Amino acid sequence: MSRPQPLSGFPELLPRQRIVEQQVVDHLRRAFELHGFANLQTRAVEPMDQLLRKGETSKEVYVLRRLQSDERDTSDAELGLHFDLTVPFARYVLEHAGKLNFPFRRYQIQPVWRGERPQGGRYREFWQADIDIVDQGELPAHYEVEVALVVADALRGLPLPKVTMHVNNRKLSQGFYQGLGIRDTDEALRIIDKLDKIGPDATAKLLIDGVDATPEQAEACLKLAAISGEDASFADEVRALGVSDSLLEEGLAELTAVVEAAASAAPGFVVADMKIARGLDYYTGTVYEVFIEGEEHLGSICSGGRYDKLASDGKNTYPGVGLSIGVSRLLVPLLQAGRLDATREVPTCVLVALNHEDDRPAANATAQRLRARGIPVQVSPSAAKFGKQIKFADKRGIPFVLFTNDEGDQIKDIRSGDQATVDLDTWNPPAEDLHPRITAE
RNA sequence: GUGGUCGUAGUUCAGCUGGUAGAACGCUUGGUUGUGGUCCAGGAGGUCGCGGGUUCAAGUCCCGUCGAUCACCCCA
Repeated sequence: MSRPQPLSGFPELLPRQRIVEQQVVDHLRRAFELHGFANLQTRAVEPMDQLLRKGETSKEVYVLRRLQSDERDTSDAELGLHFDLTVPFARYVLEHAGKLNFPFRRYQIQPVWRGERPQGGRYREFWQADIDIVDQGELPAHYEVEVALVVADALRGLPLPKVTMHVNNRKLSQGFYQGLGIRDTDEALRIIDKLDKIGPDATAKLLIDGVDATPEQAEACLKLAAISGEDASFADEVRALGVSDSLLEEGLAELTAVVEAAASAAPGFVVADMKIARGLDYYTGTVYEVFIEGEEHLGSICSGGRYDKLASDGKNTYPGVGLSIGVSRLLVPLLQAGRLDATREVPTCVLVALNHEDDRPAANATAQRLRARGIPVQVSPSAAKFGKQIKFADKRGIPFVLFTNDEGDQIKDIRSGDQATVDLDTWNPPAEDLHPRITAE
């Protein structure tokens, strides 16, 4: 009982890992803003009826309770921590609709909480980076293309393993099932979503038992789910299955648009994949899931879709489309495996060495001269032997140590050992050393 | 919530069929009288997750508990 133990599902990073996370988040933020998304923060808690509407009863919501609350005090009893950023956003849009301009696009990067059993890549507290575009009444389909491209843009340029976005359209699948004569297309979709896990035979059996499909219908559903492709030719394969339905045609057109746009804007990133279904039942059109190549067992590191009825006050509906990047799921496993790291564990670029404790005021002034030009500097903790002061910098990855002696101000690059007299008002570190950088494997 | 595995120094681990704890790395001191990284010599650091039981004796066996981890469920 001496040292506190970690809490499963609540990952905490070391400073050098946090540097990586921070830079990734900065990168995402810049990318979202380049596409015109405004930032938003919503409170951590939502009323339980907001969190649980749409029948999301299976969500493991953390409920808020005051420790000293008395049995009869129910004032906080109806609050829970949000488990994603989409539901709070829908609530926010309804609440502030009068002050927002539509179509409205926003990004949100915040922690969310789910009371599920944690394991690799699954946490009880984790960060999501979420983008959504909502409109009033009708949402043009081109936004379903746009959000995919924004995510492609945001993930590109990060030193990550190859990631691929798998896209489907619920209208396509459900239209197909409907055209086949299957009644409960929602349930059929949920069953198809399990295909990868339980295999085709078990899936067929579930379809026959669960939605009264005939063996032939189940077979057709599996054939559809098997179709995938990086270009519009997937649509021909679907049509070749011989099912005709207007909803199916709508879905085919929309999915084709996404795939074609992505193929030219971000080649190799998007693949049409008819077995993507998404368990969440509020999705109504395009659905997206992004996987890390070779790390598919982690599940999707970014997913979302179009939702037409999530935000509705009865009079007005605000259809939207959005994607959430699971920042923690994306980074924590890679950090723990050492596949991502930072060049140093502190922002400090230069350590000012001390000759004597009495020199501290002068050293502070020296440091301040460099800081004034944007160079992160700290002064040595003590006037220990120079070897120790260099070691202090080395252990933290600080690349430069500044000595002041008879020669003047000298900067030592402790990686190469090179030391040279410099002019403090003009000296600059190489651009790549000014701030810590992310290194991959 | 259900099931499997695991829990020994800061870290990674060893400890055979029970005989009151070890290595490597890290940390620290010195060799190196103010410029580190190599090398050498020393040093510190563990109520073996916690509680109970069996035994002359438990890190080792049994039970419980807590924690971690994997699979299921579900999802970012």
